[in-house]
Amino acid sequence: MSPHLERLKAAGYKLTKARSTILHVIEAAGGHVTSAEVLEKVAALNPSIGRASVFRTLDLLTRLVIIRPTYPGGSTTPGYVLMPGGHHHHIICMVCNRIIEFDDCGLEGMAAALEERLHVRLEGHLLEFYGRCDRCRELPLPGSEA
Amino acid sequence: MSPHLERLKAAGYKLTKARSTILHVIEAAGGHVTSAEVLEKVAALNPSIGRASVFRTLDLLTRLVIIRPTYPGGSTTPGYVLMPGGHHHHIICMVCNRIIEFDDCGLEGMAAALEERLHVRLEGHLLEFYGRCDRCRELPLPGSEA
DNA sequence: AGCGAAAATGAGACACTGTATCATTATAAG
DNA sequence: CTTATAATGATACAGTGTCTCATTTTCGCT
Repeated sequence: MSPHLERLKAAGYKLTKARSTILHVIEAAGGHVTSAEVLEKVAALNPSIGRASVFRTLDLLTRLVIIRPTYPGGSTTPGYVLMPGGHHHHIICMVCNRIIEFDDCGLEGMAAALEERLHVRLEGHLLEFYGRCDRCRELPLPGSEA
Repeated sequence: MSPHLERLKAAGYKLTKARSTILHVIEAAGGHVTSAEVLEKVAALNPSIGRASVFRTLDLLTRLVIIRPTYPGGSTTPGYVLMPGGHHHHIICMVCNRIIEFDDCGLEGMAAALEERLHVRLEGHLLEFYGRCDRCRELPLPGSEA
């Protein structure tokens, strides 16, 4: 069983067909999906799962910091990223919308310092850099020509 | 004139009534707004500005890394944060959805290292921590009781 | 195993956010 | 002032995400 499903159970939620299917779809996609992709692939795997459950589950996974919504491009449909261990880091190319993931380090120290200074309890973080990837770095920003 | 408007002009975009009104609304709100709030406040200031222009401008400001969409709560309407200097850092309380901003440091070094290692050009970043604020740290996550 | 309380589901109607089109207007350069 | 061109506003539209509620499923307990 996926460790994410175990976290669901540990948090007191029931393990259902819908939830395991949805989580499987996200994991099979490599951790980067849009809600539209999840809807489509879940329907392909099991047409009896309703839309409402998909959105409810995305909400639930977000609250548990198992996934987190992010915006590849402008104000369109959000994407979701898996946050293994509660954190994730990537670069979004603002020209071609490609996502480049990278491993990170130093933020655990920053998190601990913030917890102490601000008296908060932190469970995860998402770090996004915006820029232009190696293939697009010489091109103008999209919209500059518009 | 707001430095953000100057950046628009420097990037080759025209300075229009709609754009300056929308940017003014975001700045007056302290840098944290939802699209619904922008629509409402812009309509109050100048009813002749159409919805389409508001969304178009939010897209444009996002591409220029002047603002950046983020999700305070679950998968509902996105919020937008002003990114002064192209970067922003905050903590989102997952119980009460309060946003706690904090100043940051070390990431410029990480950005420079990534630019060299991955041959990318970075223009901004957003760092979000998820957790529970000082007022909510003893409470369960929302939905745990559901 | 089987029972039962309670959570979770699926169906479908609904509200709303965001998009596309296109004629009209405003910007800014010369 | 003139003119090319970007940007606008209105409207209709598409799609995402929400809500309700009867029905089903999970899972602790015996």
